[in-house]
Amino acid sequence: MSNDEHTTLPKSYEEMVREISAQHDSLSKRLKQIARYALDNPNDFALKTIAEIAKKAEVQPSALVRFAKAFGFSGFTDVQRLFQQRLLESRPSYDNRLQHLRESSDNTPLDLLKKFAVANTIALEHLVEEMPEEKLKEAIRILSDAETIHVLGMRRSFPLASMFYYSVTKMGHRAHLIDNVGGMHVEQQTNVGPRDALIAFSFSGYTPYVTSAAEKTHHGGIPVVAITDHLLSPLTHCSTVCFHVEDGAVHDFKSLGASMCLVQALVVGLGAVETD
Amino acid sequence: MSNDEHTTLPKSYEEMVREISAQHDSLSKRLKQIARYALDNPNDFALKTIAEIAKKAEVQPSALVRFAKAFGFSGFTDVQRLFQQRLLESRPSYDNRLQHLRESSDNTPLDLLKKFAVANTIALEHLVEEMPEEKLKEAIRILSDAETIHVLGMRRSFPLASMFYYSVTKMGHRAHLIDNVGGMHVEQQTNVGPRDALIAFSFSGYTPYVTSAAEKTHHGGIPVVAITDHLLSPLTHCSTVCFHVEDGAVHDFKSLGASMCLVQALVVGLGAVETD
DNA sequence: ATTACAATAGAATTTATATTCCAAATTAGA
DNA sequence: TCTAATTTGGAATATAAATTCTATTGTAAT
Repeated sequence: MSNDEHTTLPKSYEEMVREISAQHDSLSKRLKQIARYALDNPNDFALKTIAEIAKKAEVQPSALVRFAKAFGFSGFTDVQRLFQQRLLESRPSYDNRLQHLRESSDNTPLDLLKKFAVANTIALEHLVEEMPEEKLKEAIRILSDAETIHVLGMRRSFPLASMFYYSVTKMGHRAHLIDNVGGMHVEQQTNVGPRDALIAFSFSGYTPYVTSAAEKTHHGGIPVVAITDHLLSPLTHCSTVCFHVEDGAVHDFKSLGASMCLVQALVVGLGAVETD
Repeated sequence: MSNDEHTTLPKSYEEMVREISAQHDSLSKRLKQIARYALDNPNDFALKTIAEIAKKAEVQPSALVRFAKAFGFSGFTDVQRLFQQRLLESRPSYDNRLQHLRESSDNTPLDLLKKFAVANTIALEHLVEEMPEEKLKEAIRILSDAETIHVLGMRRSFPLASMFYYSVTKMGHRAHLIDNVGGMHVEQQTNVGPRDALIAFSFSGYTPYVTSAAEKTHHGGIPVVAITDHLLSPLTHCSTVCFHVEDGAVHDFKSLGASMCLVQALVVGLGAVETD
C-alpha cells in the first residue's frame, strides 16, 4: 500500500536532514519543493501548523503529509517533532569570540577560517565607512557610458577581473576580459576603442603589464576605473576613478572579500542605472 | 468577572518572565504552581500541548487557560507563542536580517555597497558557525596528500577556482587549473591521476560539465573536495568532502565573500600542514 | 495518439487540542 | 458556625489541526 522504507526512519533532526538530502533525487516534484523548504526554513517546520507551512511553501497540506510518509513516518506530526528537537538542542550562549580569537595563537584550520572571517568582516566595515558616494556614482557612470568595458587583472587580481566580467556580461553589458591567453595581451588591449572604458584591478605585486596598460589607456583619453590597495599604488595616477580597498590578511594572504563586495556593488549599480 | 489587567500584556518572553515574577505573590495556589512550572520548564511550555503540560505540572488543563487569562491573554495559545519566540531568538535568524535588507528602500550605489557588505558579513558569520572542524581537516588532508591538485570551476565559480589555483601554486604546491581554454576541458581532465585530487566549485546554475567531471573523478576513486551552495547540490553526493557555503545575495547577485574566505582558509591551512 | 501509472489539489473526515462552563470544594470574613 | 466569595476539577463543547480520500491532472511508455 504505502511507501516501503528502504531505510530506517530518522530519529533526530540531523538524521532527517541527511535522509532528505540522500533521497532528494528520487522524490517527486512537489516533494522536492517541500524538501527544499524544510532545509531552508527549519524553524517554520518546527513551530507552524501544517496549514501555515503549506501556505508559505506553496503546497497543499496533504502534500506535507505525503512528504512525511515518504520518509516512513506515520504523519507529519512526527516529522515536526524532529524539527522541534533541533530548537531544544544547543542554544549556544553568545560569547565574545572576536576578542578571544585575536588572542588565540592556534592555527588549526578552523582557527584560520575564523581569522579570515574576522579579517574580512573588518575589511567590509572599512570599505563601507570610507567609501565616498561620489566615487561610486562616477565609476558607475563611466562604466555605463562605455560601449565595451575592458576588464584587466592578472595573477592575484584575476579572480576579481573574471568575476566582474562574468557578472557584467550576465547583465547584458558588452565586456571583454583581457586574460592574456596565448600571451596575447598586447593584441587584446589594442582592441580598446575611444568610446570604451577600462576597469583595472591590481594589488601589491602590481604586475607591470597591468600598470602600463592602464597608463597607456588613460593617456589615450579613455576612462579608467581602478581598484587597488594603496594610495601609493601606480594605478592611482593613471585612472579616472580609483578605489583603494584594504582587504584583510592572515599570514600575508590577502582575502579578497572587500574587493569582491565592491565589484558586486559596481555591477549591480550598473544594472540599476541601465534599466532606468 | 475576570482579572483586570493592572498592566500591559507581555510582548516577549522576557516581559512575560518579568510579569510572572512580579505578579507571583498575588496569584492563587494553583496559579503559583503553574508559574513555577513555566519558569522551570520553558521548553515544555513552548512545545507541548496543554494536556501534556497540565499532566506534567499536575494541574488541570483549564488551570493553564486561567493562568493565561490572569495575565491578560485571550487563551493559553498566546502564552505559548511567547515561549516559542524564546527558542527562535537563541538562534538569530540570518534570513530575517537578509530579508529586511532586501526590502530596504533605496538602491543608490552606496546603498547597494552597504547591502552587499552586510550580506557578506552575515554569510561569514554563518560560515564560521556551521563549519565542522573535521570537514576542514579532512579536506586539507586530502589536498595535502595529492600529488597534483586539479582545480575546477566554471562561470560564476571560476573566480574562486582561479584564486585557489593562484594561491596554492604560490605556496609551492603543484596544481592544475582546468580552465577550458580552447574548449579542451576533456583533455585537461584526463590528466587527473590516481594520486591526485580534485577540488570542484559549483553554484546554483551547476554547470553540467563540472558535475559530471566530479562524478567521474569520484567514481574513479580519486578524492574530490567540493564547494557548493546547498545540501541538494549535485556535488553533495559525488565528493569525498563537501562544503556548503551560503553566500549573501542582493538582487539575485551572489557575493562570493564567504566562499573566498573558505578558499583562503583551505590554502593557508594547507600551507601550515606542509611546513610542519 | 492512447493507455497505464503516478502525482496532485482540494474537499471531506477524523482526530486532537483548546476553551468554556458549572458543580463541588475551599477559603475568608462575620 | 454560617455565608459569600473564590478557586478548583473535570466533563462538555467548540475550535483547530491533521489526515484521508477521490476526482483530476500530469507524465511516461507504447
